[in-house]
Amino acid sequence: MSSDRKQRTDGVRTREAIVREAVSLATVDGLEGLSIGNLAHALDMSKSGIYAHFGSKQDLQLATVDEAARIFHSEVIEPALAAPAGLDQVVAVCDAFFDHLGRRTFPGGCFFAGAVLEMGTRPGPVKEQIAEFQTGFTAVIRQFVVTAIDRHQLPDDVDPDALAFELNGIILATNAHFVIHQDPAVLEMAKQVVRRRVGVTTTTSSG
Amino acid sequence: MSSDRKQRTDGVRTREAIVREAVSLATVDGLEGLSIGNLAHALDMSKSGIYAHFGSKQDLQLATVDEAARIFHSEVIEPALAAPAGLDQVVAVCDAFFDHLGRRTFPGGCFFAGAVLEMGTRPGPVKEQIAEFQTGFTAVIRQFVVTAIDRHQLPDDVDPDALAFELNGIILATNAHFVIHQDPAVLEMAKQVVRRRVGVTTTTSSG
DNA sequence: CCTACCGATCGGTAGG
DNA sequence: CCTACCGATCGGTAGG
Repeated sequence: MSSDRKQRTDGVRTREAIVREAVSLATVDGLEGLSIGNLAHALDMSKSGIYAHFGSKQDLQLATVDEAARIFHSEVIEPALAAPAGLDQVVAVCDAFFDHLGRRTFPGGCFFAGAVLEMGTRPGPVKEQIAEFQTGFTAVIRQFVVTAIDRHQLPDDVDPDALAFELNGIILATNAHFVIHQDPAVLEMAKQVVRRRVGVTTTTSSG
Repeated sequence: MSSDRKQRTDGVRTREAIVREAVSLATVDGLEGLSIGNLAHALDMSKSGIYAHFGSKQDLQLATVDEAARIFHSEVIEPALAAPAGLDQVVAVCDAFFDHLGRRTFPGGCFFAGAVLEMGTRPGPVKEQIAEFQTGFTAVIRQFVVTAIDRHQLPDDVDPDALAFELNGIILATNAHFVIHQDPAVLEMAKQVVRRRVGVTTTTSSG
């Protein structure tokens, strides 16, 4: 009974360890470049140890994207939701993303920025999952903008889709610059660019 | 004599054909995922036919990045330089990029947007070449902005680095959206976002 | 530019 | 979770 639970728990832990390592490796080698052999070696186990938890590479990829989404949610979305509703959340979601980069959660920067470009030309369930995440993240930013307009913290004539698009652009430009130049200064610069863009004059608070 | 020149010309042509196909394949499979065997098959030749022109995969990657830069220059930078100096060039370089996407030059969208994220964690000459391109492109946009400020087409207090950064962000967000959603409508939307951002009220002219 | 080959690694399976 | 194995493909070389 307790041994049965212990086994289940260990199995779950191993699965979690696999999927976490897979997310990290995928930001370096890509979701296609991620190999079962490499992953097994990094975890000090055999390839069939991986196949005991995932039936195929695509299954592993789907679980990897799922885990990456979970991490993104807890490191970027949740901190933003903790801020006061309205313009504060617009700024907070960008700041949280920049902090996510700055703490070097993954060696290759934002998991999804890379995954979108890598899987865009590869139709299938993995691409669909990534596209859904992308749509969802843009929708979150857009909703923050809409609330800020409702509360008259942004002008009435602001186009929420356009501003969400621009903020997503600042996020992507920051990620690209950070990944290729390994330059933490861009994170502070990006925070100020966001503030100027939405008309906030407060100085940077974190990072 | 003429046969000697013909041979040299054919060799050059084959090399150009290889490198062009390599750029296209690399926007789908990445610069690492690009394989000599795949490339040879796409060109109906043998692997050793590739090795007759490039000593190693890294040599091929360097030539591929070089060719991608050449194509980018002719499709994005040159059209912008043809526009009147100042704010027109700021808008023109963005428009030219969106047209570059719209005409589907490569299946995977912008070569460099993908290459930056893929090679960012892989130190070496290929990464350096990509980083230099990235720096150069940002510098071009920045110079267009500086000229626009000099000519009082943009306010004096505009930060050229910040605006160039934002415009690069709009470009990256457009590429990501276009690649994952295959949605040409985003190109028109992006053109209008750029115009609003720099205070131009003219309607879109191309695309 | 070709054929033929090298050792290494790929995703995946059999059998335990 | 393991060892041992499958056919296919990888980057690269020998010899022509």
